[in-house]
Amino acid sequence: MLPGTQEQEAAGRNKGSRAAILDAAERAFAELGYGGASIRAIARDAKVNQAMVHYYYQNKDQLFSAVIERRAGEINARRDAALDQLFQNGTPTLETLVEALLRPTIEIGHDDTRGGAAYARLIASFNNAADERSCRVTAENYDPIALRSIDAIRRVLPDLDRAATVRGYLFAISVALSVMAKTGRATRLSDGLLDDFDTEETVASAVAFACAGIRALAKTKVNKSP
Amino acid sequence: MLPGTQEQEAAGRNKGSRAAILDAAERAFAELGYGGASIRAIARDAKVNQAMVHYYYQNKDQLFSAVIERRAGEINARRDAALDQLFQNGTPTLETLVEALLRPTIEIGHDDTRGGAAYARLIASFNNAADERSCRVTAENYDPIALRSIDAIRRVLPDLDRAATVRGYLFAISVALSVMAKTGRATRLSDGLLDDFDTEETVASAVAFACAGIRALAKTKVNKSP
DNA sequence: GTCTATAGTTCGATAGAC
DNA sequence: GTCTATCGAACTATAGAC
Repeated sequence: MLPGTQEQEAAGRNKGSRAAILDAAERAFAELGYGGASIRAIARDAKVNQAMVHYYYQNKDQLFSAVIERRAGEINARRDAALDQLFQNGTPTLETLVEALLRPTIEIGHDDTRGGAAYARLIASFNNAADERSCRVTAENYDPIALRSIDAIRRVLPDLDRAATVRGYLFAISVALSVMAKTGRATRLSDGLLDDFDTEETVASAVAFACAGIRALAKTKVNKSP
Repeated sequence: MLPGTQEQEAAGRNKGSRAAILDAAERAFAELGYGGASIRAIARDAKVNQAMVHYYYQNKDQLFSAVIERRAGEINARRDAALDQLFQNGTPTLETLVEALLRPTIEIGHDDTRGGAAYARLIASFNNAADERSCRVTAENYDPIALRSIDAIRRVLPDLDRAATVRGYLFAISVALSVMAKTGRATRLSDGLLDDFDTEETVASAVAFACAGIRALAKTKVNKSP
């Protein structure tokens, strides 16, 4: 009976260790990449014995998946709730919808009190990665909410065909991810005029940019060449 | 006298080995990340002795830098030439300018005859990375052309203040990078309506999206909150 | 659940012959 | 420039005592 594949242990006695391992792994994967992170260093950082990491998460690959699943669950729950609420009172504007999709993503990345910044760096770097593990994890954790979001955009903008909506959604997400990982580049290139840590400005800019971009795709051919 | 820090050796006899190492390293870093790639495997793939990698590039970090510099030099040369030409005959449209900036990036990623696809995956994944090495390499290789591009956008759209232009440029680049690494996600989410490998469609979509987004930033406050 | 100990690999880097 | 040989360190994962 392996705890990693079962529901949480009854009393929740060692929830601290499990979570501490995930926190440390999140930081390590974000900072060093999958290959650069080591279970030894993660265990040391989490202040648990190295063997405990294998006891809870079996191996490095499953530990990585667990790190992603925890945060993706939270982001997707917030997005789902926002979508449900938005369409209760008729059809929202594109701006309202896109903000509902992007804000949870950006906010988690900017909320360092719960360690979200490390996850932000992590997801921002593996979103565009093409290796097998990154693609698998993205598909498993983010494809369902992506499809639901794409449907929602189509209901708001019926003129957009399905192909253009998918492109628009993927572009919007990549815009949001670019402000999620606070690399300091915006501040550097703007001589301090911009602030990577200003959540409200980054959300407003990303939403404005993405909405205009999505609308523009209606006028462009977005389809396979023959 | 270390060959890695000097100009190419006179006769160019072993240019094959040097380039083969870079090609193999590019593939390895793209596929496995910096930490996951190993010099041993790179040497094997390049069909050279492991010690030769150290002889030419000293260590893993400098090998990584060399991989980026080679491609960045090519992309930036094409972008520079395009910028020079564009402004020779007055002021271009925003669409022309943005296409000149994004097309070299996207095309190199789609041109697999010269191994550009591996570099595409590599740059797409480390662009948003916040670790020290990624930031250093990005700043060294891409900040100069970024500043020049930002100035060019401002000349085309004088209404845009500097902060908004920097945001717009960074968003546009992240849009381009999202279609550079062909992860197959667009095809999957669109049930085959979209094709990650269709260079002309991806360029047209990215340019249309980015131009509309940049223009929209003129109407939004893009500045640090007080 | 927690720990020690260790098997079995693989790694980056260098020394030194040719 | 090219190669062999190797050092020293780090790694994942497991076995087994408590």
